[in-house]
Amino acid sequence: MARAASLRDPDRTRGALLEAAFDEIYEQGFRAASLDNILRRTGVTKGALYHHFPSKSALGYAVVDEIIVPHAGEHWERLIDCEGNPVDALLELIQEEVDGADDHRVSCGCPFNNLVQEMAGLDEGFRQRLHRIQAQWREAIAAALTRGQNNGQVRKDIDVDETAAMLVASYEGCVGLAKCGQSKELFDTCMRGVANYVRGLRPNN
Amino acid sequence: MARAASLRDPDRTRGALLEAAFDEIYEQGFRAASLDNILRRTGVTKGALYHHFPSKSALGYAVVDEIIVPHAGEHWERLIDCEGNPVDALLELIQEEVDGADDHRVSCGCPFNNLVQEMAGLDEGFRQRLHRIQAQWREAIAAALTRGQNNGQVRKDIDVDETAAMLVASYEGCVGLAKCGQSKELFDTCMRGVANYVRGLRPNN
DNA sequence: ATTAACATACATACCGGTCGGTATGTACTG
DNA sequence: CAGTACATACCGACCGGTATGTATGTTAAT
Repeated sequence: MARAASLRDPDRTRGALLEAAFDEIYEQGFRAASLDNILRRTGVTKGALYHHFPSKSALGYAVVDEIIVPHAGEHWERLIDCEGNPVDALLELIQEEVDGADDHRVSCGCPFNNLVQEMAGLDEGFRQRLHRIQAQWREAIAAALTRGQNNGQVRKDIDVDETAAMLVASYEGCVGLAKCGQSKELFDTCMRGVANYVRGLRPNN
Repeated sequence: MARAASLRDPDRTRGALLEAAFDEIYEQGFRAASLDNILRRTGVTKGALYHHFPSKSALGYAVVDEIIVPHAGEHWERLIDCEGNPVDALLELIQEEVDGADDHRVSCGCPFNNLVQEMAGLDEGFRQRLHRIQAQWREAIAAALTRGQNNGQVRKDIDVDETAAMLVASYEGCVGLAKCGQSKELFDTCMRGVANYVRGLRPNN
């Protein structure tokens, strides 16, 4: 039961730390993220932080587990639940990403992908968590495509796993291009390319 | 004129610093790259380093200008010079990347893309240099595709800029997926997806 | 003999993490 | 109900280590 804020509210403190840590990591990367900055953002002290998390790594892992994973899950769960044409569902998802991308997003990129690029080669704890997210994305897309193939909504000559991997890669790549160009327009152009690729998954055509 | 090593060989010293800096930055990222490590790798002293480069940033910029740019240029220059079918040229380029990818590459990713992800949102000096590389890639591909359209080797209903952006994004994304999964197999699968996308650029079909 | 090319020692700042201590809430007990 | 005992939550100074960058001395080449 979530109580209102009292002088002592450990859940709230912990939650505030997670959110501030997410922001700091998003903007600075994990290794450059400063615990002092996170404390400054929250008004929490170092003692409190180390009461809730045994180390900086543990804080980072918790950010992945409790913020990034649930957020990523929202997307692929919708893709799984969707009962309509998976091509349409993918196009909708793409359109939402385009519409939802603001300057901050263009400048900072994808929180998930940022962590992958920075930490996957260096830290197994991060790598395994992030790999799981990525795999679930691919599996959700592949499953949707397979369903589409069985329903005659998707070309039967494509390899669904290959296509799913390609789609995830393209999306992350688009975010990267946009970050490099600091350009929403470039992001839109690139995402139009992805959308056309998705449209090409329809049969006959 | 490259002289043999004498006791004093500033060009050689400078070159060694650049190469070691590239390796260190490739493996650790720019901000986590340690000057002391670079000095250890080369046997050069701090005074010598700061004789050749006024700051860590300047060293990083020089790595981009003098190592990454020329290396990137090799690829797109070949794409421009190529007089055959641009689709075939792209497929060749893709195959070479697949063949040339070893464990170290899978683990560390693409040096260019790593820098983009880390620095593009934080440092204009890096961002502009990297954006220039990326733009030249896209321009080279777009030009090749336009030529292909005029020669009837490429579908006329595609937007070449959009497709070029999509291709660069997909490639960088593939490297990212592979890094996240620490899996050459995933890289190959993903790149097969890119190759099939490229094959889809051929007319009629 | 100048000056470029180094070497060495140091300055300064920030990092993650620790530690002794305090304040607050809770549960048991007489 | 009062009082004690304990656990949880939190505080903030401090530590060792490492980072970039600097100041100054020394050596080799033209």
